[in-house]
Amino acid sequence: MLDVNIIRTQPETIRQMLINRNKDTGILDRFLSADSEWRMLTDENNRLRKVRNEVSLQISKLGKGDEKDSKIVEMRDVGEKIKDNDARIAELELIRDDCTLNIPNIPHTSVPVGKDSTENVVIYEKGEKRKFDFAPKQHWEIAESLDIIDFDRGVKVAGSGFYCLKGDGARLERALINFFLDTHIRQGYTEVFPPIVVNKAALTGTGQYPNLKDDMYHIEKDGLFLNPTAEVPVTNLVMDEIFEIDKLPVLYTAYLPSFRREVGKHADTKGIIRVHEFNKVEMVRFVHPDTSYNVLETLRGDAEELISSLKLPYRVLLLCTGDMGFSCSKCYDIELHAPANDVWLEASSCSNFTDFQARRARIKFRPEPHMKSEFIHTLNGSGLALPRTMVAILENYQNRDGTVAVPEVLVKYMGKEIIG
RNA sequence: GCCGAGGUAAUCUAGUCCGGUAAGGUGGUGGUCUCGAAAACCACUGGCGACUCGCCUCGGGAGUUCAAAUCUCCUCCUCGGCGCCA
Repeated sequence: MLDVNIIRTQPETIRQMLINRNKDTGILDRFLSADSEWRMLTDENNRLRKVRNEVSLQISKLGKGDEKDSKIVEMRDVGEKIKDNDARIAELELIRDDCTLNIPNIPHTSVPVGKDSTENVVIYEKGEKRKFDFAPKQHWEIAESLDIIDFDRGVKVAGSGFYCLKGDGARLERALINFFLDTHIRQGYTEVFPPIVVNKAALTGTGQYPNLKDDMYHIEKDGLFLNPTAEVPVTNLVMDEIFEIDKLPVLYTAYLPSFRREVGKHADTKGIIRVHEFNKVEMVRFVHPDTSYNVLETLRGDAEELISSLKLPYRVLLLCTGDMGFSCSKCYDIELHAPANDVWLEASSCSNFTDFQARRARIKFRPEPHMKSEFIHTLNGSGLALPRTMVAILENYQNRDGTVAVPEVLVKYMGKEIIG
């Protein structure tokens, strides 16, 4: 959520921002028109209430008589007018709230303007793409022949888009989660394990609600949603809280399953690249506003360290305005190379949300003791999404004989060097 | 699921029966005093706005009323007891 004062005083900045993000600008005009009428009626009601407060006090001090009766009659009309205005104000507030909740964050000046993912900028590539002296297999072929992923039985218990890890597959998943968490703890994060279901307030706080509501599993009876990304429960742990300056920065990491309905998406991706349920380790940072763009680089480095340790080839993209998430002001995607099809797979997204989420979730800090509190800056990044890391490992570490080498850093977690 | 107790400002609490400007304690800041500190005393210490002024604020919403923290109805949350239960 943006500061409404910015929308009021710099509407053209917001209009250009919406155009850069490839979004309809109608929302801005609806806001401006509802807001100016709201301000006018609110002011009128303030003046009417002042009259009513004063006269009501007089009434309370008057004895029975005509003067009292006539003032009561007079105030009855004032009360009616206030009530009518309030009804209209409530309507306008719905419009205003709908607009402010749906206007995205303002991209940082360093973010390239572009219409969609084709205009993202590759910052750099690291690591050598694997070269094969045999025909590399697809990850699902490897997984099935090694019997480490059971696609059919996953479908049996939950339906299309779900799968079951088995044997060394399940163990590799657990090894990766532990390796990721251990690395982040060393990097200074505190591990948390929050609830896997989240409520509407939490989803609103980080910006998934309302604009992504159809992408989430909804437990209607209890008003809860299955976690779409650990960003939601972890960031909202501190909803409505004020940090003292000496407690900053706060760094959390969490392993948590994530759920996506993926409606309208083609189920043409074989294997585990796009699934309804996947594990992910997430990093979340709460920082002083002056530092957030520098911290974004650090956060991205924290994710890259995992990939470098696994010795996987990857590249870093700076997302353009048209492809960036709703709440971000700046976002890097990190993509792993999957050699079987020579494609890049997004395994991490690292974003600065500035005060956009903090304003929605009311997360503040006090710059100096006893001073007025200000909104904090929030950042998060995946470190990393499990299925795509698994794909990259299976495809990059495969051998001619169908076995898969275990990346060196995972050997102590796996207790073996070869899956075969 | 049933029963009970609660939700008031940064925090703790009073006020609710019986409607009339949200009282007080703690913590905090500033001041007086002091060589300095403590204590004591004084002032300030929720949000918003078009900012000498005003409006809003007692979990949320609706209603009654000239007027609602207070009365009525609905609802959310927390804690406890019972029940069920991995």
